[in-house]
Amino acid sequence: MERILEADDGDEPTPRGGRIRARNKAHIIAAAEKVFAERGYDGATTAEIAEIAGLAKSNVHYYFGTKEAIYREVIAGIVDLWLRAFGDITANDDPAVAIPAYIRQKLLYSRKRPLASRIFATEIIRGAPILRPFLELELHDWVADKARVLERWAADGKMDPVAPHHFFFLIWAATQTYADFGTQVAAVLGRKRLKEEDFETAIETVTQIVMKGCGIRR
Amino acid sequence: MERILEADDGDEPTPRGGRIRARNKAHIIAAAEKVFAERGYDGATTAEIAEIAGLAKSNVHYYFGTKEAIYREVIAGIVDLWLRAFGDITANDDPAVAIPAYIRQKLLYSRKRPLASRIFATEIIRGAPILRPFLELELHDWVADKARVLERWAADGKMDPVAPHHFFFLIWAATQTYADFGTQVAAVLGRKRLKEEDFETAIETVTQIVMKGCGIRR
DNA sequence: AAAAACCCTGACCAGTTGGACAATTTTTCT
DNA sequence: AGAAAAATTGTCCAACTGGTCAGGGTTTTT
Repeated sequence: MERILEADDGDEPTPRGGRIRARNKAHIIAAAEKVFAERGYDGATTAEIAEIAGLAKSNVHYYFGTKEAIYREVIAGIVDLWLRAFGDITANDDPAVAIPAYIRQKLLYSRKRPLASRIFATEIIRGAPILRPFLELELHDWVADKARVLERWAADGKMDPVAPHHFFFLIWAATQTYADFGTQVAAVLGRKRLKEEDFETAIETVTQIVMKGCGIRR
Repeated sequence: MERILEADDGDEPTPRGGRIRARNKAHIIAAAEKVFAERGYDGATTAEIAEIAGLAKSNVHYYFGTKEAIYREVIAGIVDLWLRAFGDITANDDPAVAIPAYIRQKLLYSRKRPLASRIFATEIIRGAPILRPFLELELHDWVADKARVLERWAADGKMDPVAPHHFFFLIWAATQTYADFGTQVAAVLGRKRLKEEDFETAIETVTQIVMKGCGIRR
């Protein structure tokens, strides 16, 4: 993973230490996440990132050589989160427990980290120039693995047979939409911002439809 | 609708005629759709739009004063399509017919007009600077109306009671994902591009889960 | 045919952006 | 303390971008 996404290590021959370094890099990444999410890759400027991070623009370039390097690190962080944030799903699990848990986690992630979700979305809409390897390797294999789990569950009569890949596409879409399309969801609901209860209703509705729709007895 | 989205008519005091004008504007819009979808609003350049349209950059500015004017017209076209492309849903319809038809139309739209879908998506992720009025007025009312239809169906025992807004969020998300996240879907399926059959499977899966999940007897 | 309306483009420009760099200050290490 | 390493910043710049404009060409109308 790291090998694929991390900016070429050549950038940083000796991993310099330093409290300051860690703190500033973190500020820059946090600021960049905000700016990239709001303005997109091309719309983001290093000047704005610097300003939000509370640093001079030149200082940002001291830590990250290029704008793309910042972007790559933001993306790497998002992928990292993605890979570790969601509990695993195995054939031994009971789908009546594992699937609702997965949906809930995904939706709470949309609530807690909407910026990350949006950056992920725009990256893929752009044609995934940076994320392509991740999609074709890690994610592809992850889904292939889970597909086997779903088939097992279906064979054991624990759920209906469902095209497993598309099952995940539906869950991802239905949960991420609350981050990526938060503006639209809020406007349609007649709210300024989404509330806690909106997410609760979302969790209930998505869970209900998916569970019953796949014949998983709760 | 037009009133809200169309670029201010002041741009074009006398709607000039001309075969050439119509043809060139169409070329520009088509080119712009491609460029905006691939590069986002900020990433798009009028130079690239001109090149793809086969015109000189200055000529593009002759027809559209500003880049934003081009963008607005692209967006207006998308909204227009959105409003007229999908058959209506009324309380008199049978959900067993109307819902699958709606899902199918939405998914075929993702297949036929992925660029439009992606521009719509990035516009909303950006915070919908242009589309906000549409979301808060037309779309809000449209959903409010359909919410009443779903409640009617539920009262008549034709389907389970489901939070109607979230029902639509799920369908929109699950269908648009095949356009917006086409790259991801293809990568996970191990394909280069999505095939006809992928869309067929998607239609089946989404329809199956939604219908059964909402207790609509087919 | 000639005027009027419309179409086209090269040259140009002012503003912005990512990034380089040398000089200086601050922190860390010995 | 003093040297070495790391951090910081103002200044500068080349490349690019959206947009203007004057002049010339083409089509349509009368």
